Amino acid sequence: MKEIIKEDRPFTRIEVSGAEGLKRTDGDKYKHDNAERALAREGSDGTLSFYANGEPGKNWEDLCAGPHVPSTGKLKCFKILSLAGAYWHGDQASDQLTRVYGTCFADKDGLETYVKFLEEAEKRDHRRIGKEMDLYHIEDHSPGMVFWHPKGTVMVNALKNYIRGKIDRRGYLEVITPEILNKTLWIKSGHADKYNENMFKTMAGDVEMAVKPMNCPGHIQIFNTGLRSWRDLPMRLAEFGKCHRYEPAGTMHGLMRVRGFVQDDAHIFCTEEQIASEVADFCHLVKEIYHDFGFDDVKVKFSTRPAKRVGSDELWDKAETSLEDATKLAGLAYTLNPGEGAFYGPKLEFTLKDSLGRDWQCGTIQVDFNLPQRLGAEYVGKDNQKHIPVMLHRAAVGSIERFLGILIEEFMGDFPLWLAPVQARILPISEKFTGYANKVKEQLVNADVRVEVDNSNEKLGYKIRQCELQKVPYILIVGEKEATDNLISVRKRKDGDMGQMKVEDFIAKTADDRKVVR
RNA sequence: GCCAAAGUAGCUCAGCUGGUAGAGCAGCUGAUUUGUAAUCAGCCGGUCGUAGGUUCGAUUCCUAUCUUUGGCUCCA
Repeated sequence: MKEIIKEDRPFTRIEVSGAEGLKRTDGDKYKHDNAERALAREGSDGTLSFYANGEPGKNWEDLCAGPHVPSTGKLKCFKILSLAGAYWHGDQASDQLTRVYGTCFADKDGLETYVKFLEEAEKRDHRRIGKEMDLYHIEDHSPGMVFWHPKGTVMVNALKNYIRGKIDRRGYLEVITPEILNKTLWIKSGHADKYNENMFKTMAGDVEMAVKPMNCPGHIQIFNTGLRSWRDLPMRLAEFGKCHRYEPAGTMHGLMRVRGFVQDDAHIFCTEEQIASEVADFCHLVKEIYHDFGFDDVKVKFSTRPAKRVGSDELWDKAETSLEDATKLAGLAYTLNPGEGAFYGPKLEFTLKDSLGRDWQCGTIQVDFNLPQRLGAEYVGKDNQKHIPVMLHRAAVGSIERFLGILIEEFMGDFPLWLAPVQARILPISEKFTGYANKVKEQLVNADVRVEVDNSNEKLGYKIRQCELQKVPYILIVGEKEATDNLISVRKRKDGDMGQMKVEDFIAKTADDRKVVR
């Protein structure tokens, strides 16, 4: 490549008729295929273009729509990034070729900036930070499933409690349902038919069971335990439900794509008239939650009926129409995603953009006229007749695992105080002050501050360095002066020394930032 | 699932063409008793992913398998 760049060869465009172009690509099945695709494409004028890398007929030429830079000399700043297999035109049934990934910039600065960006992304990698901060691990005994360590568990619980705070005041009722259910239920729901290869199976004696991939059938079972009236609707059953899905090997990625995960799930049983307002309310909830974490760039996709589905076309028409009406009520702009809906209903998908500009699909709401019917959900209406409720499946952050992965990368481990696994660490100047340090700790623990004491036989500078590397938000230093006057010296991460204060003052000062439910 | 690469101490990595392994950090012990981003010394630590095979001998070569990484496909 360097030689060709040095020669500064011009790129020359050659335009030929379709027939001649096809002839030129003879002998190369991929080029020939591409030429045929180009001719078949909408807007094709029946000609094909080729570019010669230098002199036509002498140097390398290739089928390409263009445009190109004028000559090879313009391409000085390039870098080969990686090597990977890729399917021909993204089709799994087709051949697989080796693709070389590279990038090219107009100047050296541009390339350097980009390479720095890649390094920055690597520093944020939640798998790396998760290990450094001792949050979780994944091991060979259970690929794609997370072992949450004590510090990670603190974060999981903080996130759950935050979400509880959000949904409690919106009338959701939290439930807990079994993780393993008899296969007969999955046959009735349609999962055994449409979703079979993605479910973990297990036996209870000689009875076939399946580990739940979704929480919906379980919630319908709760709904079905009583005779429901129209007055009970909308009934919003929420669950931090642990689901398992047998994802193909090779698709797993840290916390972002796993086989076992907890959804912030809920199912809203309602009447057709209530769909629009319930969907609209959920849309507000999603935006509010994302906003709390600083994600304000949210995109919405509207996914319609897939090929593999249950239910009649009439029900799908009704479901898609009512979801569309709901987006109007919510004033929601969306892009259409045809054929990508769930097998039981159309859905809205909420995608947020992180600080590196990457998109993450988290929230979803789905309108379902099918499962309640299949699993026999009913309520008595104002007309004293039995009706089948509509079910709205919804999750705001989606999977707790994935959302925490996103947050780890977004904050680079530097979490808001309420989410931080350790909120403060007490550093005694020397072993002489461990007694006082423990006394301070007790006071803080009683005030629900997550705090530890560093009793190691190290100098203060070393201990502070450890705190900074582990992103501990507050450092509380205690020595001679503090022990005598019953004080602590507070150092805030990033901000530095905040001076001495009473423990009670520290508790009061941080109370607001420590509040989980907001 | 597909293509490619990788798997060595808790972590990050080294180990030439086959002769059973090293470093830094972490951990432990001792000295030091420390005032806002690394005090010094010593010690411990590995079935070289797993299972077969070739060989007098395998971390090294071969086969299978599991897992991970980068992509592809998929993600109800």
